[in-house]
Amino acid sequence: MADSIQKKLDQIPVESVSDESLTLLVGYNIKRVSNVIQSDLAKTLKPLDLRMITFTTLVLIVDNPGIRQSQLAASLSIERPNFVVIIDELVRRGLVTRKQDPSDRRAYGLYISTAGQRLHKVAIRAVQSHENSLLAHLSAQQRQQLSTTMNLLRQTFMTQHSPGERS
Amino acid sequence: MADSIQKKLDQIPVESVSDESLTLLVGYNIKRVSNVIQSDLAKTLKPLDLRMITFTTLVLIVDNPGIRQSQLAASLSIERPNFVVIIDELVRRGLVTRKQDPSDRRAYGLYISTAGQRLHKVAIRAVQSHENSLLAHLSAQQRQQLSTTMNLLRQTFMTQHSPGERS
DNA sequence: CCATAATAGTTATAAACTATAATCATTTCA
DNA sequence: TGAAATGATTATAGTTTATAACTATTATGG
Repeated sequence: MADSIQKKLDQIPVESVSDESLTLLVGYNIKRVSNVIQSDLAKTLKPLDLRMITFTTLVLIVDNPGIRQSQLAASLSIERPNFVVIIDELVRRGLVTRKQDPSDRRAYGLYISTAGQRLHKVAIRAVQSHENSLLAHLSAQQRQQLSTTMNLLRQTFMTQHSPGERS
Repeated sequence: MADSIQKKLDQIPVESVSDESLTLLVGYNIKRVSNVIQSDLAKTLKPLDLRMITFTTLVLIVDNPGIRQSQLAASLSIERPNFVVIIDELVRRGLVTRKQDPSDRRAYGLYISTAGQRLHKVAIRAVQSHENSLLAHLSAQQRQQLSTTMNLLRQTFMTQHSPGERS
């Protein structure tokens, strides 16, 4: 019986790749799953001319009107310099406005525009329906577990290596 | 009582950013968690002069001696052209050897060297101990669930959007 | 009060990662 | 045998991420 299994394995010369060693690593699995999701999500957002970063930026501006660029950049774990061009784009497209803070003339508060609100609404719906189809193969319990575990991990990590989660 | 809570909230003007909307999105959570893990893993591998991609390449070559570049690239979801320089590096460092396949002179089989085996051993240990400390805050059951769910998602995705999981 | 440090936003730039087209040699197959 | 397909490569461009340095403004401690 173990023989027949070995026989089968031998019949597959190098055709199928054994990646069990990597499958055992949670970090690797999460990365692969994350990549697939991001790629899929990107396709969902593309018709709206949004990327992950512009989408999440819109969401946080809607939920935090008047927020400053640096706060937003920190929340999204993106370097401030790289975030400038993101905001530039959203402002240029009339989705977001920069208003100078009267109490601190260095800073700008970010606000959503009417067009931005419309796009936000559509995008949220698209992403949510995307998530549903993505997790269609999971039971309600599994989804709950996944969500809980991810949030727990994030909480744990955030308190440890707060800034600069990339590199 | 609700008053005192509101009072506290009011004392934090724009200091704390509300990102509940994003926290509700599993895709976003996974991405954030994945980013933290990759960044942390990178730090673990850096002393060995390995990156995630060179580490995973080493592992798969050890587990699949004689594997071809194109198979390996497909397994790791990296474009073949981008993979050439990875293998170049590993060969240059004496960790991996390319042997021409006698049955197909276009192809090379990839093999680990003695130095490669040594590094592989050390790296596997480092990554595993990294994973343990990473998941220290999860119960055994939670770890099991996490692993199971990730594998399930990966299985599901792979059969759907097999190639080109990025973009 | 003023010099110094710190902060918000920005510019410039480089490194790393990812994607695509095209080429060469070789193999497969009608 | 000729055309199509495959393995590896080169060249190249786009995207993302990181870092240093600058301007303007605000905060702080002597």
